[in-house]
Amino acid sequence: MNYLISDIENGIKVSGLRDFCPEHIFECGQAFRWERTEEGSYIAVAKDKVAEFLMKDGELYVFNATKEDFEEVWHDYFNLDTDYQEIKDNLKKTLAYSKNDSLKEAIEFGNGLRILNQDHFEMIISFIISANNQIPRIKKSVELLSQTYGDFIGVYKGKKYHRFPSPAQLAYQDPEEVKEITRVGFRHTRIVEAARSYLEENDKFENVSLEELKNNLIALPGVGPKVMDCILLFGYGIEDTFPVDVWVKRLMETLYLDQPIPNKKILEEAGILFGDYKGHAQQYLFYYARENAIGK
DNA sequence: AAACAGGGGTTAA
DNA sequence: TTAACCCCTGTT
Repeated sequence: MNYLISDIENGIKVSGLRDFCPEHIFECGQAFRWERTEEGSYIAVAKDKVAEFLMKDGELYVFNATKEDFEEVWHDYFNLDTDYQEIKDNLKKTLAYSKNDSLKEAIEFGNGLRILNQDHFEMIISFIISANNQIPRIKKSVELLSQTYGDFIGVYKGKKYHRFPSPAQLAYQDPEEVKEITRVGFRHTRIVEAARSYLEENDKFENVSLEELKNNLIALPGVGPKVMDCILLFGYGIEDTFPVDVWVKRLMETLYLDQPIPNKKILEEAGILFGDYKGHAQQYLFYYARENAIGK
């Protein structure tokens, strides 16, 4: 995507962005290291950077960031080389799109939503924490984990920020201590063991075929089908995957199948309905269904 | 004020 | 297939 960066006080202004809405990007359930401010901007952490994002009059204001930060970190984080016009055009050709207006409405509702390109290890640990859990609590645990074990980044607006812990920073912690500090509950041994596996058997998780990656991810403690699909979609950029949580199950039953269906069958149906871009369809629909309490 | 219900994937039985 | 895992929030 072509855009123009100009300097402003304490940051930059990015002009010419298309399909970019911070609210939809952060609130849609794919990321945990962000907070909404009173002004409706979003402060987010990625790698060793903290920045504040505000969309105003079609331009993106990024505070606490330089042009170099944007080009080196945020461009990739937001997947700015991905053309969402093309993705939306492809979704319009699907069976689901012609079946009823739900996908059309979901895309309009979530317009400007982008699937992020987040760190592999951070996604593995974050989505293990997400199991049987809720977003505010997941965010709290991820924050405590970072504060306690991650490298200090700096202070922004009076708050201290830390990187997400590295595999080595997590792998040899006492699980009981992790539990006490981070409020992850019964997931404490899972995250420490997963960190150790990722560290000691790193070649199982990087530069391997998709088939092998899936086998190795699902073998990690705390990683089942849903968590694996989230890691693949939000970390590894696999668009052809379809995480089924309670909301997706409900919306599939309510909007497309008209009856209760086991999860395994939902995956088959999703392939038929949404084709190769099912990850994007899932994200638009999940956000739309959750914000509008569809199926509840 | 204290008790209780609701929410939510994976795992071991 | 089903119960247990844990913590936070909101309601009674």
